[in-house]
Amino acid sequence: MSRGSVPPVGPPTGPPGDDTGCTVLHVDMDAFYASVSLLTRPELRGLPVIVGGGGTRGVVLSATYEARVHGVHSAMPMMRARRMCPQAVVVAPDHDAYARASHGVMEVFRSITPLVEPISLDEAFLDVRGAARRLGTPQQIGEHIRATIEDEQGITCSVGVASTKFVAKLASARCKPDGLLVVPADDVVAFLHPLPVGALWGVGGKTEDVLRGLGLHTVGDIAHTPVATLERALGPAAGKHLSALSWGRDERSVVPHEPDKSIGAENTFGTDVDDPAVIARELLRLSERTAARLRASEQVGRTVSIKVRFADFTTITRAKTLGEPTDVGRVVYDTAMALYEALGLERARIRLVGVRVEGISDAADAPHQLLLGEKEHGWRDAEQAVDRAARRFGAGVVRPATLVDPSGTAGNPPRRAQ
DNA sequence: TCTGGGGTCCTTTTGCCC
DNA sequence: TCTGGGGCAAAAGGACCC
Repeated sequence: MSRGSVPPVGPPTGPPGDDTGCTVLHVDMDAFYASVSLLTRPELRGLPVIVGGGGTRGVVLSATYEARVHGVHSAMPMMRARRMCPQAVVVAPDHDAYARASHGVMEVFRSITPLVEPISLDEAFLDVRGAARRLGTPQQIGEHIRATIEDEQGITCSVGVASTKFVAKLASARCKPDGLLVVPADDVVAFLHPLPVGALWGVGGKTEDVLRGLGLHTVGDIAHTPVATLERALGPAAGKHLSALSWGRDERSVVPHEPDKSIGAENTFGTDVDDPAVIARELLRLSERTAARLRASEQVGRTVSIKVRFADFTTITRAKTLGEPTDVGRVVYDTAMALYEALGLERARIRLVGVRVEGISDAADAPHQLLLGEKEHGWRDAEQAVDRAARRFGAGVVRPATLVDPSGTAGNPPRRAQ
């Protein structure tokens, strides 16, 4: 834990190690997917375990710390991970279990404060400003959360406590696994400046290269570089942003739920595909899935976009904005198909296709000028009937005929109705 | 070493209207 | 009528995050 020897700028001054004004918590589960998977496989505790897709083209979703010491990390291609750590046990992901565990931890957060901003299944920001009277200092609240989650969910987490989101996030990363770190307001600059530039949120591999080209290696280096230089190298938005972050300035507040901006689905084929019929069938499946999710969330979208990734990994997108927003799978599919056909690809080898709907709004306040007898109306009714059947009998019981595979072998990946 | 799937945000280009 | 340019929205690409 870091300690602040100088009183903070704000109101009441506390003792050293002071969390006064540090009302933002970032809570991050340790090796979440792996930890949850171990709950049902306790015999694997203490062993290197990798969670990842079974296919030939998967990546590592998560790995236990025993596997990480061998260099395995998430997003690494499975093939490579297995080579690095052949003794590791590979387990398939169990998304239902992750969703349940996630729900459990989010409930713990919401019992502390309504100001919870989930970032993903396994991490969230909390603004605990209003919880002090009831639950104590931010640090005490953090320890309470850690104990509760370990107790109720059987997994550990790390908590960063700071005055801004971004410093809280770096703090939780710094004390991982199973730790808690307070960065007092007065210590922020000293905490940040020795860190490598890649630690900053928004600095990935490419930006790191650019910064290295400028001779900038640490956050302190960025802080002492004129904003104009950063803007020239990285663009105005990123330049200003990084400069602010390097001094610990981060105005973003904790916001409970941001509405979705887009909803989509994509699939990487087990092996590259050049058969237009297979592509079309996949676009249909992805369109149906996307539209079903729109309907389930009572939303509609105005723009349909497709993504095509070729065998050499180059990727293109094409988009079309509709006259009025939709949640109808058939409309999404027809648009996606038209976009695909307009590419004029002649048996190109394709690795991935995706469908996405953007410009999302609530179905309730969408302009809805369905005329009687309009073709779309029929599709919408049919799809809503399918939704009802799916709710009663399970997803996949009713599907377009072209997606029903009599042999159970075609399709990519094969999915059986039943 | 051969790269998932879900997203967000930013930048640049393009087409349109006035 | 031609041209320039501002303003805008859509499209396309790319970087990044978990």
